[in-house]
Amino acid sequence: MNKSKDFLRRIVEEDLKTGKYQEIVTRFPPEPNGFPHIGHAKSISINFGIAQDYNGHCNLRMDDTNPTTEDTQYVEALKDAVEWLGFKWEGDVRYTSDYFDRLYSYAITLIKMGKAYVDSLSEEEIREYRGTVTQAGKRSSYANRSVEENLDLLERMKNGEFKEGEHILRAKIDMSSPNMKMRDPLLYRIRHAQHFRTGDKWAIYPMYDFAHCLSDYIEGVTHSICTLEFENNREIYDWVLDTLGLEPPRPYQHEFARLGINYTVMSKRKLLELVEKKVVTGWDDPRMPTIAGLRRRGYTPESILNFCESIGIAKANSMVDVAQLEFAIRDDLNTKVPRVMCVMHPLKVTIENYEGTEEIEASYYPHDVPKEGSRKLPFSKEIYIDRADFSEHPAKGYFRLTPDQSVRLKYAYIITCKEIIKDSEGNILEIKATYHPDSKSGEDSSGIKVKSAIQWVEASSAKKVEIRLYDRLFKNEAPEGIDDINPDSLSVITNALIEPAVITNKPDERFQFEREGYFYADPELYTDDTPVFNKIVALKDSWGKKKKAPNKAPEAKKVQIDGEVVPMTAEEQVLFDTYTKAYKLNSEVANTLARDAKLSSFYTEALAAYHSPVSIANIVANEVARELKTQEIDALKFSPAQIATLMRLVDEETISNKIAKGVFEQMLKSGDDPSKIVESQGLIQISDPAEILPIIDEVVANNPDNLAKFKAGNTKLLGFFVGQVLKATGGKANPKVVNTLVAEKLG
RNA sequence: UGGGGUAUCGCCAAGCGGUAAGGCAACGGUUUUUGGUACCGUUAUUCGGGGGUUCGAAUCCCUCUACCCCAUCCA
Repeated sequence: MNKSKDFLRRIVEEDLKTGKYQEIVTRFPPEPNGFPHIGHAKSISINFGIAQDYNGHCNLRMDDTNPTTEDTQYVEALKDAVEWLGFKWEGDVRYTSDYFDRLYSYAITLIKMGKAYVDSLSEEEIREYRGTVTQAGKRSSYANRSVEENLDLLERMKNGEFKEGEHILRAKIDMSSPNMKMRDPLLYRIRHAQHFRTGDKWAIYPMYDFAHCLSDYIEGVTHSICTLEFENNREIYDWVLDTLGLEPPRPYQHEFARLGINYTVMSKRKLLELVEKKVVTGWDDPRMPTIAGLRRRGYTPESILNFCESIGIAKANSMVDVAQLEFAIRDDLNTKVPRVMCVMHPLKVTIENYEGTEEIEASYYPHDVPKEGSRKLPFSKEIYIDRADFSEHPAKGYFRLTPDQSVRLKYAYIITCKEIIKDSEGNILEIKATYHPDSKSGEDSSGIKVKSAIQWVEASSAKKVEIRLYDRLFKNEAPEGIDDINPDSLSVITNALIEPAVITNKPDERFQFEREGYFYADPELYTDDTPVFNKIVALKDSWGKKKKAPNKAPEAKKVQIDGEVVPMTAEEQVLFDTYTKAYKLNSEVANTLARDAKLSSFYTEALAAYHSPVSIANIVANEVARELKTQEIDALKFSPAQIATLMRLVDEETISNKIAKGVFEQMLKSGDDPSKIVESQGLIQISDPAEILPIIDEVVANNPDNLAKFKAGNTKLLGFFVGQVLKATGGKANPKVVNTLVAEKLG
């Protein structure tokens, strides 16, 4: 039961283990400028979930730094969503605007450090000066203003002495940074707007990159978890916190992939468009992927949380299949919800040989749901069944009522069709049937076998209900916008019939309508006089699926075209030639070495200490190359000469290649001499079969299952046995010898 | 185009040099008074492509390709 942890939890565990933090603090930091959707639910589930798992806590913070877009109605929606999902935030709801004073004083500190300045370029100029992704930007001449002038200007900006756009506070970082975000990012802009909390107290508002990291810090957040598009912002996040030299511990940012679900849209802009153009009835339209929509549709908090858990957390952009969400709600409701009978498309059935009335006891739950509860179903000679449950000319495999096939009315009797009443156009109006008195559910002695039991309602007692059937909002898997809307995403059935107990007893708000799906009494529209139910999700329907022709077009495998490789320079070519000709390196290794100045110089030095061109080339082009990717030669703890020594040990077969890699790992950290490591840890390899054989016997004896599999032809398992033997010897056994020995033993 | 990311089954996703987890979907079957549920089984000789290192590579190295993000005084 070793459930694998996601990468965030792994980071958290590591940080706890190393003592980086004593307690984990996360936060869910939405901007209150729209309704939360299921993507927010993922973020909520991650942030609150991690805090919960590691006995920390999670704050709810409104990132309210842009007064022109934000509003208190959204903070209510956000709070509501978190609570509905069942989480409790630590203390009060936080607001970035609570920190405006402190943020302002941090800005002053930055100015005093010479790390921030007031720029007075126009918006267009700022854009121009920023350069492009391929060209460096240039710094504004205002960057030379004195500390005093900057301080004065900022103060006056704050006091509202300037118009919007006249001045702006920027960090002084690097106008030629390859990361566009680092080209003197904007810290504060002038905004003469009413803030929904601070009113007109402020004329300047901090930007995200300045406010977010500091708000995290102020709250003592340890893990600042956000989505992938903020990866480029991480550098500023660190810059602000480091430059200010704040007292540790400080938070670190980690990014995960935002949630995408097919057949819907998730961006605030597109969602807003749906609402504004009245494609949907509002933010809580049951077809919307908003929390409010899902909730109104009938989704439970548990189902959404389960869904979030099931999709995992990773860094690959992905598009989750709606089927996975649908599974989550079915799975949740299956064990919770009463089963009742509702006839969507009523077809009258008159049971000619039945007289009088009776009440039939029926359990709300099937045998496999361990819940108690039942109701009485009225029964008489006039009932309704669903039109789909009768077929005059049935397709093959049809289990329901036909002129030749009897069917059971669930909980009640078996009926047989006697006559079909049609109108002049041939539409079926009514079925005349007979019932089998000795076939009553639970006391059936008729001996009649039927293929299915269908739902029904008694005519005089049934209640008329409105049913709203929802389908996916968009017809495309990856919709662009309103053009892709599914015109049939909503269909309303106004005269469905439901058994009376649902309305009069109200056993629940969510039901399974037998053989149809899960339904929810609409919290806005439902009244006892005009009941309205939303279809949450259909039951799985293997009959409906079977009827549809399978349409599968096999996809052609994509052909991959190789791009062109940059040619070598003259010097590189010379190196390459000596490597391949004089040293007899294979061209791939030679290529790697020749093209990288750091590697070739390292290689040359190592070679001077011990001339074994091929083996040294291999370790330099592989293992050493990995280290040199992230650091310079000078920063390395090991020397070329030590690498040479290491390879001498391998060449002389004192140690195996496998051990060499282990030794190398240690050299990385300690800088110790390889021969010293080998000696002190007794890593000299074991090549004597007499020593190895008993271990092989033991491993084979301990793994009878795998031995059987191997004998059955699973030759991959050879590697398994070799691995086990190596493990048993602490990696010291000579793998080549082990390989041949194991092969002999098993072969 | 410079930088930052990501590629494992139809869709998610584990895996971190030694037997390619799991879930959804799909497909068979058993049980069933829901064509539901539950249960059992099938579904990756292969990890974006190509090379290399290694006894052994999804995992390390090189290289190519595809996709996402960054040039809002949004977050």
